[in-house]
Amino acid sequence: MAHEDRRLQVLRAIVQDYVSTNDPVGSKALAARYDLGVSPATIRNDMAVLEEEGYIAQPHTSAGRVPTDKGYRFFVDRLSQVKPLSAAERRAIERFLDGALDLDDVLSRTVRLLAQLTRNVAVIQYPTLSRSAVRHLEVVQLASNRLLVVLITDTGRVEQRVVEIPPVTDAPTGVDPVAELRTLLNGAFVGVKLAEAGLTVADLLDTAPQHLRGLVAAVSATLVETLAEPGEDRLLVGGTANLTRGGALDFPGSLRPLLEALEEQVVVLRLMGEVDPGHVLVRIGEENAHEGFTGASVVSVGYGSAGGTTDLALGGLGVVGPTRMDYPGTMAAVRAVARYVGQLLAES
Amino acid sequence: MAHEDRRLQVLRAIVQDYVSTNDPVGSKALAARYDLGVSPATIRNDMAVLEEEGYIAQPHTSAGRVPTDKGYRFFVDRLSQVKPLSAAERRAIERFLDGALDLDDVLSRTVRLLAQLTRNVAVIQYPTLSRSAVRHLEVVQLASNRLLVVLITDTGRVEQRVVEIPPVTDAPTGVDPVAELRTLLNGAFVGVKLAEAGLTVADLLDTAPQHLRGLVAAVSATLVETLAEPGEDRLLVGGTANLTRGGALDFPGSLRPLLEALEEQVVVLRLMGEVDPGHVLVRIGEENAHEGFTGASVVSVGYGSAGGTTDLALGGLGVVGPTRMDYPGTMAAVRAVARYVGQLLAES
DNA sequence: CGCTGGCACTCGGGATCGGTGAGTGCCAGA
DNA sequence: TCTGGCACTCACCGATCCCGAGTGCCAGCG
Repeated sequence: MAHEDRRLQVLRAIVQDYVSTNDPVGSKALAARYDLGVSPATIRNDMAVLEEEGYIAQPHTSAGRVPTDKGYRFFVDRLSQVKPLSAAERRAIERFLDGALDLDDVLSRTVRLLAQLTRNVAVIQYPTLSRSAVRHLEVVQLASNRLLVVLITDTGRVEQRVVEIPPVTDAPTGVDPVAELRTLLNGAFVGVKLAEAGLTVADLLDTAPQHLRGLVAAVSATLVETLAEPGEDRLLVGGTANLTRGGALDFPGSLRPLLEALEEQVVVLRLMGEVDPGHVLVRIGEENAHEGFTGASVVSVGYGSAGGTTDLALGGLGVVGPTRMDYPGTMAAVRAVARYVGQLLAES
Repeated sequence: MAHEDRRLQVLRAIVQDYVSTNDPVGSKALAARYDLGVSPATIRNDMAVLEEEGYIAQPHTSAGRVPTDKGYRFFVDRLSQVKPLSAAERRAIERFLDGALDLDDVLSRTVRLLAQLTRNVAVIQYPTLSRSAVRHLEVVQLASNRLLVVLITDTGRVEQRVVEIPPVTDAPTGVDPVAELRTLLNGAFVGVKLAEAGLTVADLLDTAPQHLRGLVAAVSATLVETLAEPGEDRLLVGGTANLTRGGALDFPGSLRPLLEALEEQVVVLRLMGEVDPGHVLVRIGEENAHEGFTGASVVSVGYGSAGGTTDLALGGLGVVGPTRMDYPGTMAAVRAVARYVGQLLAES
């Protein structure tokens, strides 16, 4: 019915106005700025209903209305239309990301780019090891009983570990067991998804020449450990200075808990949640269920399947900002950047 | 003379009191808390002289005195005695840093540790490439015209680059030119300080077998480029949440410029200045000569020469905080952590 | 000669207090 | 069902006042 419909127009207008002005918005201002075709009095009635239903609230009696988390949620789900990126923005993305040298570089540029585009804090997760494949395994002998093992994935991520090895006793003379090991490992692992590395390890332990089994066992053990490490999901954060935009207005308590959470990688990883490529996830205020994230929203998406198919993501990236944020714009930026990063990683 | 001497006691007391209470300190409070053996009236006279000389200032007429940058400088240079770390702190350092897996891990733990010990922002620079030596060079063929070159230094730093190579035409049949290249490069470079890599490159270009020269040239060029990159000095920052301690009291303007500077790696690198191992450098307020660092001090030191000799540092680490900071404690923490990190990197 | 207690003075910060105006809810009429 | 009108409510702002910490100066004392 037309009645209900207008009420939603009003809600949308409130969100838009509040996001852009950061002032509680009153009925008169709404009537003046948004062509709703009715008088302030009518709008007041609608607002009363919206407040009743929990979509907006008054900071105090004689002030205008402010969207609640529920209001933003409704706006994001039902009222916002996708806002395409401007040509300038598209160009910025390309200019910023092209010419990156290696993975670290790609990720740190991405984070800076996203922070700049959205004027908020940006966050990106390193490509998950277990969903990457082995590009190369390198073995360097540090001492008679210590090897340095370097794992390079197809996404360009590099991990290194020092491995204690048992002495090699029964090696055929004249060959370097480390060189043998290197060849063996690369033969077995290159191209293998790390999630399936367990199988390969088992295979290898059976088929490896007797005198190398000790080495293979030691190296494999470290490899599997590395994959299992809970902290292996590293994170890059940028644009924290943007938290101070709008003075202390946006984050009422203080920036403290937010800054702390951003340094506590685990927290952020949990907040980004299960990210799918192509599907932008928005968590608003209390939905984040983390003290200190009251007043903050997280917009995240997975990157890494160039096709935008339903593959699992290599990792997530996203933006953290005040609930009072430009959702359509942020979502568009996040989506576009993720797509571009996915391409970059796929082709490198 | 005893006169002059007491005045310095007063200055010291003012600094200590102000650092611990964050309130401008008055003559009465000083007399009560510090056993100076004279009455408030006398202290007032001394304070008048100190103010005259520019060591302290009054925020406004009817308030106590606050140290100026010059006052802090004098305190650091002449009045503070070294404060040894507590046993608990020593233990914390060991507990925190032992068990680090690789270089990234060492650095990120260090930064967290230092932030926690000093309750301020901590900063650490990756070991400078040019002062490291080559531990291993790895070459992987990605495509017929593209190689992945991985450089591993003795400090555990790993850099990778993709190199476009010319086609190899006149290779002897039956051998893999990439394997040859790998052996050649490692033979030539392992153990060489990267600062001297230029010489080795020149040598190699002369002595390498004809059919490999194209490859060697391409790889060497990339190597030299990597070293020359101005941005190669990466930086890790932690503990930014500590900036919000003491509300907005410490950093009058806002956190904004500071947070921005901390993300702008170049700025911080410049602020840390030329770091020597074993010699803690303190820059106070305006001495940093960077807008936004008014009210901030930087305490930095080089790490990486285990012996504490006059060798060049591998990199710098330090702390950024309000000028109103516990200098003796911070300097002790910075020095101790740097020494420990130096050891860790040397033995790995 | 340097230290001390006393004293008048200054001035920032907090508390108090109307006035103002934006914004609301309600109601009667079109 | 919308609209204009009207009484009411408060947050905010500025003015005013008071209080007390802190100062500078001075005369006296050991």
